[in-house]
Amino acid sequence: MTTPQLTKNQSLVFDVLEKAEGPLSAYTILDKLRDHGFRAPLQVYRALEKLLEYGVVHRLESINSFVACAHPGDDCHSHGIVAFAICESCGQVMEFHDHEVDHRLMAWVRGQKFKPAKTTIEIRGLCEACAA
Amino acid sequence: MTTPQLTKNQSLVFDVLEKAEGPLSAYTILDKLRDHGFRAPLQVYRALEKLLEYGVVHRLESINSFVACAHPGDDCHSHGIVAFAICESCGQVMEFHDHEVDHRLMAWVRGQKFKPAKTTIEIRGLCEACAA
DNA sequence: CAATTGATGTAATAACATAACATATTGAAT
DNA sequence: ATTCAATATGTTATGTTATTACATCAATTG
Repeated sequence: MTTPQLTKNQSLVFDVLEKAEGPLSAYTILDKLRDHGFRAPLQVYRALEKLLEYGVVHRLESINSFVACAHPGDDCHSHGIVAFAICESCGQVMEFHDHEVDHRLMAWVRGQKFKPAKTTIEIRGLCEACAA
Repeated sequence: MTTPQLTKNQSLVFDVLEKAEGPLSAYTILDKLRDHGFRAPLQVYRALEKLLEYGVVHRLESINSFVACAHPGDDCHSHGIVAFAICESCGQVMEFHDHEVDHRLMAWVRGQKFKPAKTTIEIRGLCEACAA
């Protein structure tokens, strides 16, 4: 999918995520956008919904947060499954794509006649700096 | 880890999960246990915390729910990473263990000098029956 | 210009999770 | 058996995350 022109709210939310050091919760985004006229969670959630659809933002299910995709200009949907390593201390997130992992997971679900829609791989732990 | 004798509340919560067709939210469990004296969410969350620790229950991060481990009598912690296929229509959950997937994910994080603590792999989609 | 579509604004509420504090139970050491 | 510590439990309140419902606005198009 090619990313269409972002609307005002979508741009505001995306900019906040891009400038952030790590993932942010929807309510943290809301707070950062109060000066720009945001008043309600839905303004954030609606923008996020589109940004997720366009593949420029990821949702981290295990920490209820959102992060800008690490591949600027790229369409993340074309990379297959994305795995995330999330530092529980500093919040830093690393992205990873591995075709063999994709392949094995998809081979398994195919064997089960299961139709996959969305796959989440999230590894929580400590990054190099925080583990030291 | 060997599973110790469960306490009263832990047993009640575990029994509810075992008898359930699929994953349940903490509040659904609470409702099912009101007749047994449960009044507050914390009673459920505290029992779940222990059951997760013992490896007899899994938390499904992407749907904020909990499910009894599919390997009765077994200690799930010894199987390495568990992958789940979750049917978004009927709620049915399948468990899967694959050493190659583990290995590749762990090789990657090791290369990043990242210290993994807990890994989540969840595939949402439609099971065979629901996809038909 | 009406009609449709997509975006936005606002209030209320639902759903998920934890903090703080009190009490009770259990089990080991004396 | 009694004391002590550790664990489990009960209760209230609150914090956090997400959605429903409804109204309005703006751009596009027939």
